[in-house]
Amino acid sequence: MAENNKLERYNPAEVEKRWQQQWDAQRVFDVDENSTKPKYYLLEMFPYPSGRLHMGHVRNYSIGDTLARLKRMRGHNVLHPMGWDAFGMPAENAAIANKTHPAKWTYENIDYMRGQFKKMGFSYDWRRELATCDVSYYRWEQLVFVKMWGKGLVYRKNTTVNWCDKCQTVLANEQVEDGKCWRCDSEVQQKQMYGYFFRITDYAEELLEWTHKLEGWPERVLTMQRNWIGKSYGAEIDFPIEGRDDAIKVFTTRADTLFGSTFMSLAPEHPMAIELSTGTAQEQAVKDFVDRVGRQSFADRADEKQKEGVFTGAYALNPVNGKRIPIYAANFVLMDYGTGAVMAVPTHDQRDFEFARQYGLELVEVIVGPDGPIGESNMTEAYTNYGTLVNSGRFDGMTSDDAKKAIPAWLEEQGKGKQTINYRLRDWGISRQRYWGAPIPMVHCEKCGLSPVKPEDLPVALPLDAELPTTGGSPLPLLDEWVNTTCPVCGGPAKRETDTMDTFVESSWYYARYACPDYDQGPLDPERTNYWMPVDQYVGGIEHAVLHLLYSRFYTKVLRDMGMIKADEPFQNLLTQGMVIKDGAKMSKSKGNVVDPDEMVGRYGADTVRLFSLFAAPPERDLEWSDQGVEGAHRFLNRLWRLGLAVVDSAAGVKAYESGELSPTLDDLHRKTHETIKKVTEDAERFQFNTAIAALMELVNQVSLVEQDESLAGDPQRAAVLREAVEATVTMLSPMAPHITDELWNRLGYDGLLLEAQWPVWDDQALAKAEKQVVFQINGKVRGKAMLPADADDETLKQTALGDAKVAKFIGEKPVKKVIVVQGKLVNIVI
RNA sequence: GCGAGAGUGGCGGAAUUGGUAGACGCGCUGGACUUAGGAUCCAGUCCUUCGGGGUGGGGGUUCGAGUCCCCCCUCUCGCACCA
Repeated sequence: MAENNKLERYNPAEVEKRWQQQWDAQRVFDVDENSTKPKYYLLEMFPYPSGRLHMGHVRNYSIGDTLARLKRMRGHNVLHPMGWDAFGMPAENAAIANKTHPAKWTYENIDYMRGQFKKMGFSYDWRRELATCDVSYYRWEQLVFVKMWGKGLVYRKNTTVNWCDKCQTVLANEQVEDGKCWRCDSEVQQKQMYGYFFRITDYAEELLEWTHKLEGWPERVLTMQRNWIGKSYGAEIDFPIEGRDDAIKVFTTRADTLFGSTFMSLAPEHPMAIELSTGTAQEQAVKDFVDRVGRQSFADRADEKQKEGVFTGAYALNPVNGKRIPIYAANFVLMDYGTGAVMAVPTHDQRDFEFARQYGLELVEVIVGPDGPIGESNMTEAYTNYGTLVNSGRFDGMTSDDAKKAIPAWLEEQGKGKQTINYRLRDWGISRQRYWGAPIPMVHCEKCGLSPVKPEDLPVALPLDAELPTTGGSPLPLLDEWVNTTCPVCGGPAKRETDTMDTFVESSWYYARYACPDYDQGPLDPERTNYWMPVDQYVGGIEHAVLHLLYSRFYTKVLRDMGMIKADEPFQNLLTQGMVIKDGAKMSKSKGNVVDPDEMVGRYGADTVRLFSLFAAPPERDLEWSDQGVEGAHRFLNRLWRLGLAVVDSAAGVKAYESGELSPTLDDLHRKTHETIKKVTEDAERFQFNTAIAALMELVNQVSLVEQDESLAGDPQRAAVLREAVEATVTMLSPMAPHITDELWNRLGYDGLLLEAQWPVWDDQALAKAEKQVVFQINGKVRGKAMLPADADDETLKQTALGDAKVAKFIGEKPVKKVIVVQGKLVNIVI
């Protein structure tokens, strides 16, 4: 339709601001538990308040917000909260660099980012906002810590830990990636230190079991967690040490090869390595070796392809045949796994084979495959397959499978070993030698030792008047006034623990606290928590597959076992969204390919940015940022705006189409409207926002054609059908682009907000077509098409196909062998 | 090495149970309107010798394969001396 009078231009800045104020004023995002609707808890991983949002955040939260709004429109009582993962290193670094305080820096960032969230139009219940650095939050974490101490779920030990020198702190195993610090990427070293540990290994079995029940999680994440937990079935076997009363315990998954064990290998950190060599000629050699290997970083040691070791001077006795075997310390044995000692079977383990060849150690073949014995001297590599036992005394002739049970059972009768299960998972080291974290509520007393702070004396508030040393360390040990306290047991002088907790502890339970952020009687208000938990849909990055997502699962189970929560698992369904990339690489300052959300929102408005980030790729996949693609999304909204206003104009006072005869063009649009409702509804349920948006674009394209069709000028149903189409479009687009749609909805004559409107329902009758296109194939290739009545029977379809001119041309003189008819779709003629 | 996932136009990506490959968008080409347009609207846009041929390569199942099966190649991610 010609634009005779100037239509008002789409001005996102003005429209978006106005509607954000409306939503705020009407408090439409507030929710409580008093609802008859089914509850739905939608949560996105909360951000670290780094300063400003990046595109990855925008994508994550746009996906989440679309789901939250959609679920609400579809009749759920939706909890959708936001908060801040506010403790952590960057605040300390920034504070030193800017000569400010981490608290000031953090809270200023929070204020700025909250503003950015509001400008995006995200539907958060801001009454529930929390920041983990608030005492009102971490005080409850300290209480849980003290209770965990009471239950033996926390302990302190002196052990080898991962140390990041740049961050000046210890890291958990999960926080070391490829031998490097997960935050700053610098090489991680091994260091002997005291630290607190959460006994996550107590829950290894349950954590593993539930990975088979979390049907709403991506298989990828579950597999990663299973591998991380690393359950393996095997045996623990005691090897007595020659000339001593004690024994060295080994773990093996191949007890069937026990008779072939001709030496033993210890991890360099194994306490026996030094002890056994003391006083022997090997003493100095072992010390040198342990010292040298021990100083190598994780990564360096893993890179070491060369098997290397040193004889300790001592011998062990193979418990099954009394064979005297030398004990070595070896660089490839991990103290972390099993018992730190390995029964070496060079014939059937490749590492042991290489080691044996290097040091001239004995080989005894005890497993024979279908091709018969290889012969020790012929072996060029270890035979690691299962087979039949030989040279194994009473077990000769047994299969590996049977022997793996029979040998440990036999050992157990004699008290020399047993079948066992080993996990790769280690306890979670939560001590951080940092300032900006929740203080660990423990006290050191010279008389009484280590005691937890009494619950009634909590919280142990982090002193905020600290000045950060420029060296990068924690100021806490220097704060005498804070450190000096009294012993909770004897009342005498004592010192506070100066380690703080890993920030992953805070993020391990924030989701539950959102149910009751104001509760002051304990960590969680049982009633509200159990109403909302578990989270129905969690949305976040894959990078937390074994960090946050494993810790949270553990912590939920701990809280459950303390009676604080009923849920077994925190997150029912998990959506892991892909990264935002530009020019083929993840956006980063160093690559110079960063797109700033503020700038984009300033230029195009939040609706455009949201729409593009949903349209450009399905959620789980990486999204390639494209400035031209953003333009495209913006064009679409402009188009919708113009058509919307045109319909507002021409269909004022007209109701959306309900019934009555329609001319063919209008009937097509009416049908398209209902097809689109069906498609968008189904796609959105499956999180396929990209195709949902594509469907809406198609509908808008068709509206545009009808709107311009002058032959319909006098059609009495024109306005009603156009209104129906535009209303459906606006309603269904509103979860993705909430501002422009509320504005158009309002101009279409509705007072309320789309968030509170009814999601459209498609009419199956409207979908029915009188005629359907049927495809004619010959040998599977399309040779013709025709419009036929939708209810035409198979025989009619067949005859029409055979009668088709093009089809006849292709058949020619050849005999028709077979005809396949698919109702209402195609006819395939085989010749 | 082990495990998981993915290979479709110039690009991002569609194709829900095997049934018209390339929806939608970007880009590009042409046109309309216009003083002008990087606004808007319309048309076209996989290749083609016009017979056909096309979803990383090769084989198979089927009336019919992007989709199912087997082999191979490439890429991404995770784990990586786990005894």
